[in-house]
Amino acid sequence: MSNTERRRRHSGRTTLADVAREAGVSPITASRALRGERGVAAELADRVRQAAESLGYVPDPAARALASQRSHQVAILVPLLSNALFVDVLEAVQSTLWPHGYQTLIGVTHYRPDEEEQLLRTYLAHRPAGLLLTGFDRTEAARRLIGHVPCVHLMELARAPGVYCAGFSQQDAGEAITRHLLERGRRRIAFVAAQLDPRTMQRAEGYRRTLRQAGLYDPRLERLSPEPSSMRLGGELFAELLQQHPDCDAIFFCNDDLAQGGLLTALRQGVAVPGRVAVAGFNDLSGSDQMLPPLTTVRTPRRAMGEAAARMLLSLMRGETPATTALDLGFELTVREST
Amino acid sequence: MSNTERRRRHSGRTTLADVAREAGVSPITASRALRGERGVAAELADRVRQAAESLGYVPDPAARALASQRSHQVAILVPLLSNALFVDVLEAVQSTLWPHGYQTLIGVTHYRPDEEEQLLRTYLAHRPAGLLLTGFDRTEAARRLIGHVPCVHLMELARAPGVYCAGFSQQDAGEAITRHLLERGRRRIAFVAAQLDPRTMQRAEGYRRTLRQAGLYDPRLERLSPEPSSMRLGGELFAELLQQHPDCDAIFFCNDDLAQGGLLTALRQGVAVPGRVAVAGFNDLSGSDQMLPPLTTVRTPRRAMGEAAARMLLSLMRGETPATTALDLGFELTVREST
DNA sequence: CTGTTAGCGCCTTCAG
DNA sequence: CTGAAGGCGCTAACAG
Repeated sequence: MSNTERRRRHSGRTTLADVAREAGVSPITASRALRGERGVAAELADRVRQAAESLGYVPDPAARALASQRSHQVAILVPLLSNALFVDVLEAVQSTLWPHGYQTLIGVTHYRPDEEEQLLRTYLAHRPAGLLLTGFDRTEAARRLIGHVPCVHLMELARAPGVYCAGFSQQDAGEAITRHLLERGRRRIAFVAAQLDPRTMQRAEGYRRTLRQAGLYDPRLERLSPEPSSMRLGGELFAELLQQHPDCDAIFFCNDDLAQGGLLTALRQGVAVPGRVAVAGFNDLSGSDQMLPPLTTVRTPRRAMGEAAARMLLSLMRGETPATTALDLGFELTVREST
Repeated sequence: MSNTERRRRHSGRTTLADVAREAGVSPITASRALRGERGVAAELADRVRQAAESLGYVPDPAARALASQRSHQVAILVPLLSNALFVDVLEAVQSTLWPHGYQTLIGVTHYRPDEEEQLLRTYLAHRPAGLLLTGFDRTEAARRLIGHVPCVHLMELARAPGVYCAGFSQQDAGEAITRHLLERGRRRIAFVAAQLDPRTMQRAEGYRRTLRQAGLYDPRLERLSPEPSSMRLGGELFAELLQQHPDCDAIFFCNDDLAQGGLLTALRQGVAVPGRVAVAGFNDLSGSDQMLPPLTTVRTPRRAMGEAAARMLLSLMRGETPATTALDLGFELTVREST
């Protein structure tokens, strides 16, 4: 038994070398052909592709990542999967990236910068081709970790140069809905929020700014709970608020699930909506159009953000410089009967 | 410039060799120490761990996967992320696997066997250490692809030997809720379903079996829609059913979102629940306890399934043989006021 | 445009 | 219990 024989560890998998042999070219030519690198004679490329096909060749991502120092994985970090918002963004991202041969590594941060940093550390070890992150608030360490990996931020708009993002102005959206309530003649407008993540607080800023301008801002009409958002919580805060402030005539909930809970509690307690109190939500989640009454809300461009961010990332990963660094996808006030 | 100099492609990353040098041992000893392989002197192992720590060493998963033919990734395929059910399962899986150093590759099949097969093909190229799949219905090709990769199936119970699964009997659950409606004195019990995936159809079987036994089965009281499940659809099917079968006195919806839509339509149309018609759902999703009236449903062991499946997979990946191949996590009838 | 050579970082195999 | 040698499969660098 020769020494080389003894040491073979071949895994049985079809390798590029097999394809190259079959096609009668060198491995590197096969590699170039299969990656679509230009500079391979069309005829050879065809032969290689056919050989690969007939042998059922599947490139080894690990070998590829090791040799080239880059993988075809894109890491995407979202706060939660229990908010339909992020699920829609994810779906759009995946269906945009998949046809280009990129897989996604989904990480859930639970709105915690330390978890995000940990995930980033782990995922960056895989040398992802790109990163998709939610928002801008993160640890300094996380920011350093990102380094020069192509990266697009979701859900917000930033002004910083060289920072790519696809989102919309949370503050403007908060302002739009507050303004709508004012236009409906409401004067004692409350704001109810949970989770209190940065985007929620930006909506709060839009709310405050608008009411201050109108001379109607009253901090006692804010209910900010750090708990996770839920229908139950929305119902509780609704009841509490109306009890403590019977003159409250409108409530802007920072998310539709809270608002839905509020509407159901209104039904349960016989509070007329919008007669006694108008109710507005945010995100236009599933079911909001089914409520009694149907919920006025802000339709956020979830799929558009996911797709735009993915496209931006694709061009960054190709080494191009996208025309815009901050893509504003806008939002749409969706007025229904609850206001 | 020497030949070796010229050819260096070093990535700048801290490697095992750096750690070994720092600790004054050979790379392989460092490797063994860091992987916790037994047979390394405690003192050396300590020195290695310290060196790794101080250098901020992070193992390269690609190199590791290439050399060892296995990664630390677990691929998990679920039908959808827009059903909270799967999100909860996922969360439980991730938090169980993470402490053991496994990352998850999440794939979404959209209930399509062909998409599942494609995802499997792609993810298996990454040599995942294990697989978590939803249910048992898949293409023959997919089954072959799985080969001998450690694999646990979620959501159902199988009888086949060597097939590992963590779930509960969908059919029994369908039976339990139907029986409950019978016990409440209902006789014209309808079944409303969407999506029509295998698990839904198993619940349908439980419903049919129970009603046949009671001599009350009437196929005209079944509404099976292939559309995706949603509150809107639930509302539509509710209205349609009551119009065509005014004598219908109970409805079993195959998922809570449909049932919630049904309840809201009942409110809108002034149909008394449970007076005129009792309504039951499935899965105990968020908000079902907030409905008017609160929804009777089946609480399914989502987190328990995720955790149990992950634990089972961990032992399979360690090369052990789990005591049970089919883990029945049960379910719980949650009776509220809608019945 | 194609091929040769060698190395990415780690781990398996064999030897001591 | 530790180490030396070399390969996993692919692609970068360089040469023709």
